[in-house]
Amino acid sequence: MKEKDKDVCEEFIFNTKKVNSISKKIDKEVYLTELSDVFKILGDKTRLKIIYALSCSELCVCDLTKILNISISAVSHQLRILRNLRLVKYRKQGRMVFYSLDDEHILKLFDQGMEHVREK
Amino acid sequence: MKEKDKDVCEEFIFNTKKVNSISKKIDKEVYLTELSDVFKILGDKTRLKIIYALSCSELCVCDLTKILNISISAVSHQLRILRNLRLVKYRKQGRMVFYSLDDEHILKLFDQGMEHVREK
DNA sequence: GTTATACTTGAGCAAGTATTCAATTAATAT
DNA sequence: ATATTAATTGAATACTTGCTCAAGTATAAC
Repeated sequence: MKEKDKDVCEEFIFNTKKVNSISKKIDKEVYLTELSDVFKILGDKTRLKIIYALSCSELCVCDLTKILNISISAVSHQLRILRNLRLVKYRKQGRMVFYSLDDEHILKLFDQGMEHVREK
Repeated sequence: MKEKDKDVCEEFIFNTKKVNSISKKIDKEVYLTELSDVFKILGDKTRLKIIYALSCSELCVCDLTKILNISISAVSHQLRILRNLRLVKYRKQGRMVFYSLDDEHILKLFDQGMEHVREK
C-alpha cells in the first residue's frame, strides 16, 4: 500500500467505532480461511461436475473421464484435490479405482448454491 | 486430449448406460457455470471478508479499506467484481460511496459454508 | 477557477491454477 | 517374464487472478 493512501484513510475514517468493532469480529472469525478454501474448490466447473456426477453414483476414473470429456490425467489431478479436502473417497478394485462422495454435507452447499443462481 | 487416451477410455468404459445417463443429466444442468462462478467469487478471502463486513453494516470504501487493511484500489477492484455479480449495491453521498449487500441470500451460502467447515 | 479528496479504472506484474504431456506405478493377462 | 492397461504423478505451459501503480473522474471546499 502507498503510505499516502494509508495516511489519508487513517485520518478520514468515517466511523471509528464501527470499523473497530467489525475488524474485531473478522479477526475472531478463525474459519474464514478454511471457508474460502472450500468455496475455492467448488469454484471450478470441472470439480463441480465431478461432485455432481458422484452424487448420482460411485464412478471409476475412466467413467469420469468420459463424462467430463477431459483427459484421464486432468481428472486424476482434480480428484487428488478433492481427496485432499476429504470430499471424495475411493476404493480399488483390480486396476480400477472407484470414487464416491466422502462428505454428503457438501451437497447441501451445492444445492443451496443452485437455489441461489436459479433465483437470480 | 490425446487420441489414444480417448480411444482406450471409449473402449473400456465401465458402464455405458450409467455414464450416458449422468452425462445427460450434467448437460441438462444449465446453471453449472453460474454456480461455479458464484463459488469462485466466494472463494477469495478478501471478498469473503467484504461480504462478512457488509453483513454487519453498510460501509464506505474508506472504512472497508481500514477493515481489510489493503489498498483503496484493491478494495475497489473487488467491489467491482461483487457489483458485477449483483452481490453488493451502493449509494453515493457526496464524495463517499456506501456499499451494502444487495443479496441477503448470499449470507445463507456463507452460513451454510461456515457450518460445513466448523463441523470438519 | 484551483485544490483536495473519495473513489474508479486500466495496465502491468507476480503468484496461482487447470490442463497436457511424459514417465511411472500397480494390477491383469498372455 | 513380457505386454497391456487403469490410474497417479511431476514438469511444463497456457491461462487466470489479485494486487499495485498511475492516471482519471467526480464531488466538495476554497
